Amino acid sequence: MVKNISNTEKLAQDFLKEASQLQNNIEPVKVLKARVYKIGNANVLIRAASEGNRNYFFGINYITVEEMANLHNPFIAFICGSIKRTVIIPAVVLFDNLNKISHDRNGEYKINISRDLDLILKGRGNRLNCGGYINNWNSLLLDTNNKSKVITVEESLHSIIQGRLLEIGNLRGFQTFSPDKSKKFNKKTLSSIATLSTCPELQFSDYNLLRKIDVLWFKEKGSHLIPEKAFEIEISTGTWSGVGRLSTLTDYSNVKFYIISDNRNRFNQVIQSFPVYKERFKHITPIQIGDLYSAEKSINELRYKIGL
DNA sequence: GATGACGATTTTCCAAAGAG
DNA sequence: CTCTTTGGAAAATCGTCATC
Repeated sequence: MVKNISNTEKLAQDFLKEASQLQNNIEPVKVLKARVYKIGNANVLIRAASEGNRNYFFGINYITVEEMANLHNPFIAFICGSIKRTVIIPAVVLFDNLNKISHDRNGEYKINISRDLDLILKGRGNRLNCGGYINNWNSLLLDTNNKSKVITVEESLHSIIQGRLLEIGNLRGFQTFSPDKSKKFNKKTLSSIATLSTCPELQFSDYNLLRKIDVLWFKEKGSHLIPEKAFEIEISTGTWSGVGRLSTLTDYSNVKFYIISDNRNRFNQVIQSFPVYKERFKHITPIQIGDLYSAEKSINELRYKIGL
């Protein structure tokens, strides 16, 4: 049986072959849904468009671009018909130009690259000059973020989910808190996204545990802050140390505990050790958080646009 | 066999050029 | 000057493949 390989899939394979000439440390990034590879210290999303008598077209979701832009040393490789015509653009550059690119109501951005390999932006004749990014293979080898410690995709995804949960909470009118103040999401620190700079002390919970919970939502009641939702994020390789922290909120019976994890089996396993509170835990996947974040943001935008 | 990611095509929109 | 044509850009919709 010969497996039928699509043209674009073949181009993506060509890309990996070419990349392996440069750098033999290549592996797929599994925790993300998109086709992302770790090439040396760079994280690269590979997309391909087949040759035709027109612009090169790529559909790409907002969530995907945002996730890429928040990784360590991220790039997006747009293969335009041939491996010799590849635009290797820093993900952050694309992310910063997203507001000049149209999208559908599902948040899917329409990436058009012209025949002379410039990124087409909104407005007549408006282009982002990509001359410097064409076949820019060497940029994958340079670690622009020249710090000794490399942030893993898992760590980045943890911060991304924290940032998204904080923003969703803010949009819904909650007071929000996260202990990881210096971590970043979309270039902003988590502490600047959260509305609370210090974790409120609660009468019936252990403050040392409470203030370490990944994300907390509170409701204002008079001068008091009432806990509403508590989130712990456990990406595959994590140690699941956070789950126990949530039980410090046991006495607040209205608070629901959410575990964001891509491993439902592990969740079921771990949760067995908390038989009494089992029904207070809910499992949510990182992809669901992305969908929710995207939807809440777009309805907020729509409300603003319509003025209702 | 339902769903979502990835690509591609079709339709709509709009402003500049052309005709009268 | 006004109405029509037209080509390219933007928006909307469609198709397919992999995955669960």
